[in-house]
Amino acid sequence: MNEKTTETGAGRRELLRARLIDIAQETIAAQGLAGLKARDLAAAAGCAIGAIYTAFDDLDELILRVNARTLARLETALDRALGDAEAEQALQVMARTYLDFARAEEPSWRALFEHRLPPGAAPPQWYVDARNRLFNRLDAPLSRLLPGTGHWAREAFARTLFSAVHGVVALGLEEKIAETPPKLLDDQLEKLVRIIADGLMMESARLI
Amino acid sequence: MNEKTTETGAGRRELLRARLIDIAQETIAAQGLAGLKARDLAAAAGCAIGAIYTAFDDLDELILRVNARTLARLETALDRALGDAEAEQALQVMARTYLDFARAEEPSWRALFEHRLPPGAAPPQWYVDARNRLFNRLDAPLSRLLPGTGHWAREAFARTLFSAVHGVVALGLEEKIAETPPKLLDDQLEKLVRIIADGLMMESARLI
DNA sequence: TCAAAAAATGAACTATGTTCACGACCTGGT
DNA sequence: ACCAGGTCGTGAACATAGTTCATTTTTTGA
Repeated sequence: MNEKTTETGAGRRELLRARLIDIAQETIAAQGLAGLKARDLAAAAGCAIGAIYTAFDDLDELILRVNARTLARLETALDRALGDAEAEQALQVMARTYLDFARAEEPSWRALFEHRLPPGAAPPQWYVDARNRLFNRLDAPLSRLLPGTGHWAREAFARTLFSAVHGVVALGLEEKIAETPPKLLDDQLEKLVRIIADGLMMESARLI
Repeated sequence: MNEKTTETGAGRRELLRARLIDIAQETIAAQGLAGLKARDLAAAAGCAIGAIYTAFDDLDELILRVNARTLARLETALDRALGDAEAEQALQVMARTYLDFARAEEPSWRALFEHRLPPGAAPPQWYVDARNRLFNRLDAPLSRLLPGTGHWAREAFARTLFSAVHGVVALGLEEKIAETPPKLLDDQLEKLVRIIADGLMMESARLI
């Protein structure tokens, strides 16, 4: 009984789904979102084009699955980095980890932001949840830096902070001509976060 | 001599170019980058599909022309806002103007960042220049805020600052589910810039 | 006035996501 | 063991893109 090679039954469909996500993930990691083609995907998975559409509604859903995995890896990287970090260094560590992740997995990371749903389509709940989990990672460190701040305000500012760091990383890695030199980008991000941390301290001091 | 309606000679080609850019600009402003289709464009311009390719190398070139105009409008908005602003408010004014512009011309503004050249292709020099002009707008205000900073450092930080503001605006207007409430986004951007300005003051104070 | 050069034309080509009629296959009941 | 019914996979065909190119039309310059 070689149930390993010739799986049958309800698991068959799930197996195809997993295989397609795996291949799509590799393709996006290697060639970016634009490198993902339905026909190539089918060929690599050894199935017909139409089979993709029995496993997924469309390529968008498949891309969201790949993006969810990328988000999960990013979360893991942030958690690991934050695990062994001083509280006052948490912001620096997070920003730097984000930059490192973007560099290490640039095409996959880019796919998170390049991908657009067709106009009017709402992303599925499971994807929204994955995104929110990422923002929530920033909440704990921020609460140690900003005690006495309400949940609402902290959550909003966590998002703002993430957005600012993301902007610096995104435009810094954009290579429309000459990408920002790595060392310069490192320094600029570190400087920005330091300045923000200083500004936050002043903000707190004013309230005392 | 109705040279107005039936222009002939060397200007004819230039006329078609201008018409196509105008129509593409309107299309992108109304329906975003994804709404720009070669066939619709030709129909609206009253020419054959092939004529587009006698006026431009490809649609990418046309899009870059439209984007250059958007950059120019953004520059104008920044200049006007900075014209009547106190030096110490320059950063706030710029950030707010950028947010207002993005809101007022969201599809056009989005096209600036959504558009991707085919891999390996370098953007033409005239487009690079247009982009750099934008960053240079931030240099003058920054030099008043950070006297004694070298040209290099100021230019680099201007870019970083722009990137941070852009990140907050870009992710704030992203409406993958529920766009950030306008008032909240206003406040968050104002808060971030205030914190950065405070942090910059501390930075300066340390050096004295 | 006309021949050569330039531009415009639009059908055709390529590439891509998606659908669908058909056939193969699995499942459960007998 | 076998069959009926449903599910799944197939790949040709469809829809929609950008782009090309042989042909036709227009413009130019002598």
